[in-house]
Order: sequence, then C-alpha cells, then structure tokens
Amino acid sequence: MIDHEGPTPLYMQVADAITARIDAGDLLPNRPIPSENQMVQEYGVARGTARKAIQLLRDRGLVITVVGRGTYVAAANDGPTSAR
Amino acid sequence: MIDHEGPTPLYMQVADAITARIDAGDLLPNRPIPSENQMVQEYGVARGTARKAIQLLRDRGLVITVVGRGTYVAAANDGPTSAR
DNA sequence: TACCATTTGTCCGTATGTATG
DNA sequence: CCATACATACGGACAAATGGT
Repeated sequence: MIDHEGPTPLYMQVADAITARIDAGDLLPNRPIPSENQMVQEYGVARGTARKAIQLLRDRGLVITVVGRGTYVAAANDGPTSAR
Repeated sequence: MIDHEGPTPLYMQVADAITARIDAGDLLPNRPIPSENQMVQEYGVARGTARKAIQLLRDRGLVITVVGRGTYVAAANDGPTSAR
C-alpha cells in the first residue's frame, strides 16, 4: 500500500489511499474515517504524517473534522465548489 | 433519531430533537420536558450527555430548570432578547 | 414525625479523538 | 515519539431538593 522508499510523500500516499476507499464506497458519507492512531497502525506511518494526510483530505473537501469526536467523510454535496 | 456514528455531537442532536418537539408544539410552555433519565432511555445516551443537551437548551433560553422538580419549556416571551 | 420516589447537582474515573508543543 | 490540553461520551456513586404517603 504505502511505499516508504518512493519519491511520493507519505502523507500524500495515505491521503490517496483514504480517497480511494471513499471513492470505492468503502468509507461512507457521515461515517468516520480511520482515526489518527489507526492510520499509524494500518499504514505504519508517524502520527504527524497521518495528521498531514487528514489535513490534505480536508483541503480537498472530502472529510470534515469535529474536535473530540473524529473525522468523517463529507456529506454528498459538501465540495468546495458546490454544484448548482 | 440520534445518529451515534455521525459527526454531530450527541448532546447537540438531543438538544435539536427537543427543540424540534418544542417548535412542533409537542412540548408546551410551562410543561416539563423529558427528565434526564427519560432521555437516557429514549435516546440511548449517557446521563452526562442528556445534561449537556439540557444545558444547551438553557443557553438558548428555551427551557428553565427547577432542582428536584424538572426542566420546563420556557414561557412565551422568555427569549434572551425579550421585546422591549 | 419519618419515609420514599423522582429529579437535578456534583463528583469520581475511564476511554477515545483531535490540537498543540 | 512523547507529553499535555481540550472535547466528547460513558458509567457509577452519592448528595440535595421536591413532593407525596
């Protein structure tokens, strides 16, 4: 899954992996994505790397974060450029 | 009613549910809202979560609490910005 | 008087998750 | 990595207030 030796930054690889799971319907809207600690376990990266990946997903508008609760897949039309 | 897996904090969902019942006229002014223990039963949350929801309703000026008696829907003009 | 049931108030601890240094 | 802080959520235990028997 994650290539620790390749040129692509780890946090991008993790973000892309989560994005793929969202696109595949493995992670559903309004449902939690793996926590920071779970990403550390599952992808073998540092917590800071997991946080960077989540930050990237936030910037893409794919997820939302609620302090004290977790990070969730954004609802259907929560994209930055909402269609109308 | 309450989405235990969603991103919205449970105490907010409970507060919104009670607010909806007040707006719908299901809970009338000067009449009690469900007790903390009833909320625990009806919504499947912890008592601390029910208390936080009630605290939120108090902050909104929608209800008033009497120790040993219960929490009641605020009378008509008991809003935070009372007219005149 | 004394009891009792109900309800709110307050404290304890545990767990999880994010935010920050 | 680690520690700290904050927010959410759960569970238990006991006190205080209220109203009725």
